Amino acid sequence: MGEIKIATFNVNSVRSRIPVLEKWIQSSRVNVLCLQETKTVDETFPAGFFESLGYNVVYRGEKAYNGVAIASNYPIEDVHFGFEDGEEPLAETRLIRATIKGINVVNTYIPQGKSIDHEDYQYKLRFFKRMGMLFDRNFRKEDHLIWVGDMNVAPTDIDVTSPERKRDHVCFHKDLKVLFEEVKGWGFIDIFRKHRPGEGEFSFWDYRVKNALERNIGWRIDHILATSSLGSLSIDCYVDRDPRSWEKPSDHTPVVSIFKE
DNA sequence: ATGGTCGACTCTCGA
Repeated sequence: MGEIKIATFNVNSVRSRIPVLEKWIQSSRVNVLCLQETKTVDETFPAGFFESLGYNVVYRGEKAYNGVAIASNYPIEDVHFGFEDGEEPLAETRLIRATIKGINVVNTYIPQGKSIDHEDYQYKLRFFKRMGMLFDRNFRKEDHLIWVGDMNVAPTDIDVTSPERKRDHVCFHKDLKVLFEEVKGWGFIDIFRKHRPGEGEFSFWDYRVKNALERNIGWRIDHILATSSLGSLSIDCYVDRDPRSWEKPSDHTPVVSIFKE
């Protein structure tokens, strides 16, 4: 029985993460790897590195900030960048989608928002609303569709450490969480929670928090969501903490999902 | 547990 492994990983600079990526891609044998915060323009994106490991790769980035990519050892078809909705900014370095083995893969790096009174937070809320419209325009609820990425939202109290202290945080504010649930309500299942309902499961540990990983002070803000037809084929979904114990880790770690083919 | 680090690129910003 064939399986397909799809992962999301905020690498915090793809070029500085090449040693971690090499080790992780070879040990995980991931089939579809969605990256965020590649932090490089396309001219200096290390496409040859992925190709040398037998992966195709599509990407769109900018200098120092943002940037998304999809790598796969299967053909990558029908690639789109940004919202294509005529609204500025088009967010081409935060949103990339493609079709791989008949699965529609949407990879997003959603704005963090800075603070709830900052204009970037309004952009973040607008980003989620535009995601809902993108799904309406391009997909049907019956499609095999997977939406992954760093979404900069921790959906519930068990997705953060000390939720009471985070009520006004841009990744945990009520308005944002309600909106996220609304967009998910288009037809998505949280694949991670389907398989791991318990607390203490995080994908991001702040570099600034001393021994955050050891003390498990983190956030679950990297998500794997799928439509029910694809979601019913999921076998497992988990956070792989290994890359956080390696040299030069990202502040995020891969979230991995496995589906029956 | 966003004072306390890391990455890219300047000498500061974003997360």
